[in-house]
Amino acid sequence: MSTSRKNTIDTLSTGELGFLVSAVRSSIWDSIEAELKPLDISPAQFVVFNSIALGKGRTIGEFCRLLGYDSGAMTRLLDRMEKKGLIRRVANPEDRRSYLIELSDESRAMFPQARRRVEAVFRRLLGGFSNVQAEAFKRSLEQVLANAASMR
Amino acid sequence: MSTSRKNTIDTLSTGELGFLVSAVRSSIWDSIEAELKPLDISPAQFVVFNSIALGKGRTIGEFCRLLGYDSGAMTRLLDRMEKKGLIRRVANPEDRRSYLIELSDESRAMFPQARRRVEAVFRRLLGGFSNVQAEAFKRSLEQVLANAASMR
DNA sequence: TGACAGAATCTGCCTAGGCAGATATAGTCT
DNA sequence: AGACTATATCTGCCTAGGCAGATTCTGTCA
Repeated sequence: MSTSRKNTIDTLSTGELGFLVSAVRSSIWDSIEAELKPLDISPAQFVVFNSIALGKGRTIGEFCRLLGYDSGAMTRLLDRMEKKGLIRRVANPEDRRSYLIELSDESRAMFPQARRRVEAVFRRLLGGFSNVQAEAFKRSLEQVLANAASMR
Repeated sequence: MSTSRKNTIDTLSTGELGFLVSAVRSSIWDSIEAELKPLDISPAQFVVFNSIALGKGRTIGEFCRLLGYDSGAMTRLLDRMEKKGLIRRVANPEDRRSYLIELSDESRAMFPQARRRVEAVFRRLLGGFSNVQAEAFKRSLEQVLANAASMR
């Protein structure tokens, strides 16, 4: 007993966890980018696109809060999407300071395809995971998030 | 049996995995940033600092490859560290195109403290993990990476 | 030696996001 | 209504990283 081999928590604590998580994040991002390239949609744009299409948020401020974006960044992200014709800003009758964000007819028609592509990417990224492993993975990620939140 | 509840793989595939991983990455980053603020070192700078101090890489190009950085970005990251006195560029006698990167005496003396702080952050982020859970978590991250690599 | 492909670093340019401040509108309280 | 605070969005400025091209040096091969 009592070998010199470090346990996994020690290993991950040297910075390996940060490295792994960063690498996973950019792998996910790159995979989605490649998959959506034919549709001319960036990963960031898809996240908003998805949110709008699913009715999760209607105004710019809501998307900022839901997606953890700065309001200036969101303004410009939507500018780019609007220029491409993916979305439009519509006056909000309930609050003249804000806009309601709507999909264009074309982008609404395109959404299912984009969505299927993204789901396919995640399924491939989760290849080899049993449902039990996926559940444990999800809980681990949530646990780290909760620990970080409690540090603040 | 056969309820309408989706399994975890389905849930994660809707984009939840990307969201979680991004959130975890920025939580880690923010925690390290806060912890190293008193030492005036950014998370990105620490990653290089750590690499140099542990002898993992000696030239700019090696750090680029090890850390997945663009060479222009690394040049400027090192510029900032050099301006702060953390590192210096020394002529490489074996290859006059490149520099050897060395820690200054002050930063070498400061390294253990920075390192301890970062390790403490990761230990807190992994609070509540058994070693077995940590091992499974690490393997899941590596599995996703491997899956992404095999898609290219 | 001379030509030349390849590598190491740096620089300029571009994109994207964060932050701070500006503007317009809402909501509240008197 | 008037004053005041809060909120929604936008704009300007800054930082940081990616990419492409320039420069300098290395290694190879004729």
